[in-house]
Amino acid sequence: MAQQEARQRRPSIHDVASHAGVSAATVSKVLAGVTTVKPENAQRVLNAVERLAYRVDPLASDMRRAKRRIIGAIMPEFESEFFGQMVTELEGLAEQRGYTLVAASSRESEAREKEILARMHDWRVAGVVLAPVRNEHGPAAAFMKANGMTGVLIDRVLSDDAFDTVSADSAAASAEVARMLVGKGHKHILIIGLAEGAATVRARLEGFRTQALALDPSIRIDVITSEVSVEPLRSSLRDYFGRGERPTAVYSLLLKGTLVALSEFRRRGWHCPNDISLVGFDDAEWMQVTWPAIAAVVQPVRQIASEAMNLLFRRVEGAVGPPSARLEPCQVLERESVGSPGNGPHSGGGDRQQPPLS
Amino acid sequence: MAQQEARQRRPSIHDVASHAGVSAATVSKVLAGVTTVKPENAQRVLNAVERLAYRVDPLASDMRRAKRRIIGAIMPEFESEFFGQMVTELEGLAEQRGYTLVAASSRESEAREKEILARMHDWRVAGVVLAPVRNEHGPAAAFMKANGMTGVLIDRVLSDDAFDTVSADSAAASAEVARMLVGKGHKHILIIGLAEGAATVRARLEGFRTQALALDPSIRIDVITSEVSVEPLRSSLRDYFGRGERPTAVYSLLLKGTLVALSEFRRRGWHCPNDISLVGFDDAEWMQVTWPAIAAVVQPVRQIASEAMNLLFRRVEGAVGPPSARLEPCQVLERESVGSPGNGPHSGGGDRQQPPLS
DNA sequence: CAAGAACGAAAAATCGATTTATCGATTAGA
DNA sequence: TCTAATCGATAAATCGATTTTTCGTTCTTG
Repeated sequence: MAQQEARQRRPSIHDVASHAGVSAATVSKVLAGVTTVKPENAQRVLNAVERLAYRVDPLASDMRRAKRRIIGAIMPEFESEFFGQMVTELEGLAEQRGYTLVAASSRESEAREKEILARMHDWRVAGVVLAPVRNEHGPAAAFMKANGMTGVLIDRVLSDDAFDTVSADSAAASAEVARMLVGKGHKHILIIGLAEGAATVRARLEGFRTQALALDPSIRIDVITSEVSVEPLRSSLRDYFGRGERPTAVYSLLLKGTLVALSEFRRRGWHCPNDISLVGFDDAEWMQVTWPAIAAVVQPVRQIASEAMNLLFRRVEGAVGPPSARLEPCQVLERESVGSPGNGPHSGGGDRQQPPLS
Repeated sequence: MAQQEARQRRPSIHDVASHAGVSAATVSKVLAGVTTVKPENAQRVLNAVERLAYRVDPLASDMRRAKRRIIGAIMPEFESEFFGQMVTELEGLAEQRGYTLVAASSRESEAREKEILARMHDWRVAGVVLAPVRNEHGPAAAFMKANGMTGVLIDRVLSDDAFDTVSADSAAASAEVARMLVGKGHKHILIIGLAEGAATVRARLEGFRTQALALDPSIRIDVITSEVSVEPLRSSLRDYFGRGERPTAVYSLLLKGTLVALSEFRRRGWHCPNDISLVGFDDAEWMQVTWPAIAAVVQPVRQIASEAMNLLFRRVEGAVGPPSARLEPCQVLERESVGSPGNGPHSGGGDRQQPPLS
């Protein structure tokens, strides 16, 4: 009976101590690598650890520290490749340093974002990687500030007066997209986006506009945005085309917009790039297998994750000084969805007529 | 100075106790909803909690329980829509019950899977939702068994002698795909898949084969699988078509296979459904905006997640009895990528010729 | 050779809660 | 009126580690 219980209960540090014939404090020191332990005793501890298959309980171990070896990660969603990769990267990086990553999805809600943050504060996490729903001025960042939490803001941020920030260099990437499209002769371009309140989306917009106008002041740039959800954007786009607007290229500032644009093209029977060109911010695996392959801006997920974790741990270890605002360079992939305007007839003839062998 | 420290340090249960003029035990009882506390004292505790903005430290709170209010979730990856949604659902479900979900990615490695599990065991999680890399017979499930952990296996599993399992009804869905394809007159069908060792992939294969042969014994079914990674599958497929094989439809048993098939079609200039039909297991958002839209089997993510959590918490609360093996029904979406064989010419004419307005 | 420094390890305090044992006061019963 | 039962609350033990304090020994050193 007692045997069974003993088999169920995991060995504690005291079990190791008594097996090794030393005190719990000594065991703790050996495991922590403190050198003031006699080699002989250290060996006995190690043997006991081995024999009992003892492992430190991270929960109990964290009890006595102010900063626990837990890192919180808050993403707007888990469903997209971008944030999925981001969590994977962050998890690996935290693990490397002996920390546990607790990831949570704010589901695109600022209210939920703040609740999650409060819960992470309850856990007394050592630090937080926050990808805010909107931008760095939301209630979540305010909460972190008010409670003296250490953290890094990523993705939908530009800079902050309290936290380090890391994001893709949206403006530079958008300028490159502008060079690409203007270079191919486009003179009427539509930009679609969501949540213009997000600083990064605005940066993407301005980065494009500035570069495009610099290259060709006569260029016409239309902008359609929707503040909240995808559906208004969809109907705005439908209306826009419905009243006869015919831009020769569309630049979507985010993935959902790319999907909306594609489905609208479908509805109208338009093909890329003959009828219209398309470039989207954010790449996805499927974009290179569809026909045509969709041109996209690739965000440097690994660099963002790694830089964010570096900055975070620097702060966790007590670094002071003004917050830094990092921008990581993107890569623009020019694929088949981009062509020159008027290259193909606006009606008739499928994309089939181009040699597809790649 | 002391003031500042006090402002930094979060209030503990003792701070609340002294503010309310009662003992810590009483505070604990009030917060736990024990009724043997005088209403007057309960009110004073509640007031103190309010004034100090006190919140229970979940870490300390969990110290004294054998099963902590933490649920572990292990997924093969976070990058796909399926597992992204799964984690989101599981997180919400755990949260509803006052538990914290700690998710980890095994990155399609059984070794890593076991390591993660060992770490979760260190945390003494109350339960684990494991989506194994291969199947229910891997080292991870064995570890759980050996250490008496409670858990539920999902997705790439059929049934187990120790744990409850929940997965999509792959066989039934595949049979429905078979009915669809055979019903449209296909007599030569190629099935592509990965990791045939995974029980579910085999179930998908057999579910399809059985139904297809029952409907038309003369049907020809070719199968191409690759044990490990995607690349061998890609080259096998290339060889297969290269030596002149011309099935009229392809059924991919998993998402990665669908992508491989599409890119191979691209390379050869084939269009769906005129040149070849395509159906894939696993749906994705992009599949309805591409041209053609890709027919797919939709897995019931929410039902799987919810059923898994129900079963898990039943076990956490001590339920005994033989493990159950649940299969949740899928939905088959017939989209444009599926047509009748010979419907369009095998060479010439794009999919453009079909009215796309949907 | 005695006082002090250095060393190694054990004892005890600590982290922040929960739970059990204990205790005093009030009420009930004989 | 005295003992027993009940009620409410406190003190103390507990969870499993870490860290500080204390305490013998041994080694220096004047």
